[in-house]
Amino acid sequence: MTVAVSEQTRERLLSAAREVFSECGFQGATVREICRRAGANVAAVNYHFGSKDGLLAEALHFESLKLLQDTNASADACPEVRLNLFIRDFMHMLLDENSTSSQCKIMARELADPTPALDQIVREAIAPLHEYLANLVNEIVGDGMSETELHRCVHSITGQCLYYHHSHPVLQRLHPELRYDGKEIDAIAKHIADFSLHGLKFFAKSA
Amino acid sequence: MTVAVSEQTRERLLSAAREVFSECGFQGATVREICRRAGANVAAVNYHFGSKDGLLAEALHFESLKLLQDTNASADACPEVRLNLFIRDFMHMLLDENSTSSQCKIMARELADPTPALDQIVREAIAPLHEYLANLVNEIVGDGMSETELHRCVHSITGQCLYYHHSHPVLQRLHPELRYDGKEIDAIAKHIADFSLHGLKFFAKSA
Amino acid sequence: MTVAVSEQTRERLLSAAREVFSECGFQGATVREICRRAGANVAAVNYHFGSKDGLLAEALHFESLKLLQDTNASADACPEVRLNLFIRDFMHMLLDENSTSSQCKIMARELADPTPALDQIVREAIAPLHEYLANLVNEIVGDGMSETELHRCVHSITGQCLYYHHSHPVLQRLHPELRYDGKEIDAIAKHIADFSLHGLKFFAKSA
Amino acid sequence: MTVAVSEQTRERLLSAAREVFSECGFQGATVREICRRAGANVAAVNYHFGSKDGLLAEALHFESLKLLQDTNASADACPEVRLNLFIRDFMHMLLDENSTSSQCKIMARELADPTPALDQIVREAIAPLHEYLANLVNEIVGDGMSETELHRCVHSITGQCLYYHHSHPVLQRLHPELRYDGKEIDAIAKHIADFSLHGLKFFAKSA
DNA sequence: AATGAATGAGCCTTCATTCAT
DNA sequence: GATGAATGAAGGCTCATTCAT
Repeated sequence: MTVAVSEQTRERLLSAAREVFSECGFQGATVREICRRAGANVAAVNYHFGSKDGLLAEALHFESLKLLQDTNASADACPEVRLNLFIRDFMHMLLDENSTSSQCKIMARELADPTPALDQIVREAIAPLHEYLANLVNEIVGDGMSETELHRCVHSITGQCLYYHHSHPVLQRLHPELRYDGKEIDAIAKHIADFSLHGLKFFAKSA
Repeated sequence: MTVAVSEQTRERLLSAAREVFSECGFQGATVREICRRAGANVAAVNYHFGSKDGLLAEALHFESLKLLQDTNASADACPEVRLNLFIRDFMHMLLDENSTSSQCKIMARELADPTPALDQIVREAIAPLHEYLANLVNEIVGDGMSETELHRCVHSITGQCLYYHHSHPVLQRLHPELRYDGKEIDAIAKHIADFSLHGLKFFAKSA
Repeated sequence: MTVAVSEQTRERLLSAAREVFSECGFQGATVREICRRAGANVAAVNYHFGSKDGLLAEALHFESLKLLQDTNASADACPEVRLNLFIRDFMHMLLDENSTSSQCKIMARELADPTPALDQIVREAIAPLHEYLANLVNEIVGDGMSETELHRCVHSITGQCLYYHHSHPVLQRLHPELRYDGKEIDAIAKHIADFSLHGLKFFAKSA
Repeated sequence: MTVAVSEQTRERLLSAAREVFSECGFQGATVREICRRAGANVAAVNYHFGSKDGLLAEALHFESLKLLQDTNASADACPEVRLNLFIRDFMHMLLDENSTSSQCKIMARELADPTPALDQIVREAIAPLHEYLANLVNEIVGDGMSETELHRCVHSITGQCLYYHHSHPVLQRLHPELRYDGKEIDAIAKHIADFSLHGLKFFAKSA
């Protein structure tokens, strides 16, 4: 199964774009840097994607959220365990610097610094994630919850997770000893899961 | 009490800067736009603040965190109530569009997109806030908690709060009916407080 | 022998830069004026040379000092004759307005108003020139001279030559009838050579 | 004899201007820096002198060349001695960093980097100096010299002297051990005088 | 199909100058 | 009379984009 040379350049550009976008944000990223990393010409972005915006739209387009595939693997476990697993996977993708997948990082970036492609990414990536979590919370808490409260619970979980990612520069200054190695990430994930599961109990009781 | 002419321009510039910085981020904000809104010349920023960086530093410089003054007023209440009050005040400053003080908004911006002024803002604004919360959590949970766990609990609370601010554009798309009016903000604050107080119980129990 | 398109623009920019730099000095020269004369866009300088400084460095970079090649041609003549020839060639490059090479002019500019590129130009252009003259003087005077005196003699010669170039505006006002045509330049060169050869005699005698 | 406050400011401005102009050249000097050193308001220059050009014109206006007053004191010595003295005084004013008088320095600056005030400075400062030297040379050489040759001899002397001033940055790189202390300046002056007096002999003989 | 060269709008900043007091 | 505040033109530079090949 041969792949056209142009197809290879496209893929290298997309990969480089995801990298740079997740590092620098959309505004901070430059077409030149992306092309440099992709080993392509400066004009390549506009040639292949029409514009920087076009490249972003394409770079944000994920066939399916790898995160959900992973966690769906454990679909038969109880919801509490699945929440634990989800948070652990999410945090690893978010914080592990060696993580090859920049899907979650670029998604988190988009949250904090929206781009023209926000509609798309909400639709394709964030909404499914939110929905997955909402189902999980529903299973844990029981059906007696209002839609609004359900959403807020999901936000409470998501907010905790993203905080470690997007406030990393702040946390580094606040706690200079902090390092995001595998063990630390696991511990953080465990904390968030514990904190959240007990937080959810309040809503379960009140239902 | 007369105010020097230059003082007026300075203030207009600072106000416009906080507005634009919180809307567009530091990189996205342009000196021209800030001066336009302040009704001043392009050179005014450099005259009064030396540079765009200097303006940011000044714009981020808060005499004292108004937020903490407010909540300190209720120093004699029990810690649970004080956490409720703190979160409510924090969320109002963060979300209320009519809030004259954009302190928290620009601070949240800074979290997501660090600038050279980050050291200053962490020192002057975020660290005191974190410390205040840490003390509160400590009172609620009891002393049996490790420093690390204490910090993580604070992060869980802060993360939930900030999420509603910095992910506003996403939440709007996710839940188009969402409006941040006074009642909604109160409800969100209440949710975060309830969720967090129950989350904290896990750590109290384990202590 | 075809030349790349970009090579042409580069050369036009370098040529224009040498022109403007030698007319206005480094500070006085503007990138816009250089680009205007080169028929190029304002951004061309930064594209081809990275910065105004980079353009200067390139403009000052001489493959080899043409001046020394010329005078080396007469290597078998006696040192007095070679000094005459050197000064004549030097003065022509310095003063002849029709000289296509502005190497010496821009070099003389750099003397009077140093830029970050001064180190380079001293190394590449001035030091070899100084050394060439020092050898010549040594041959003329004999070996009995101290290094310091040798240098001073070279400076006496160089100083006389450069004076006519860099003080041209002054000399024009002092002697309005002065014109730097070929004959006048020859006469000046002859004067400097005569003056210097007799000046050197003092040091030969004292050796 | 009381002096108006405004007169004092004027003088401080002129003094600061001479300092800065001689250090940075006309283009490189900024009105702000001059006013800062003079302890005056930014607007003071324009208030007192109309413009930066006006300040320059005034700053270059010397009641009389102090240099010539000094050397005229020895009017009864033989011309060779007077040339020695003149060169020594000139070099000290040109090179001694502690010299309070910036007359010669600013004059040398003007040679290398002409300003709109060049006409004036040539008329008031350079022409008298040139004439003084021409008379001296005439006395030394005898009357048989053409005007043109006479001028060239003066240029040979002046050129040697100025070289050490305006090429200082180059000489420092060429001979890193070079320092312009009192002894060195005396030695340089002696060299130039010796070199020149012997150079002049050629023209005396040919007359 | 793909690239190196070139573009022009826009950025922050500096500066001599002017204005209102 | 003298100043701090304010101005606008111009500077070097960056960037996404387009053009000619």
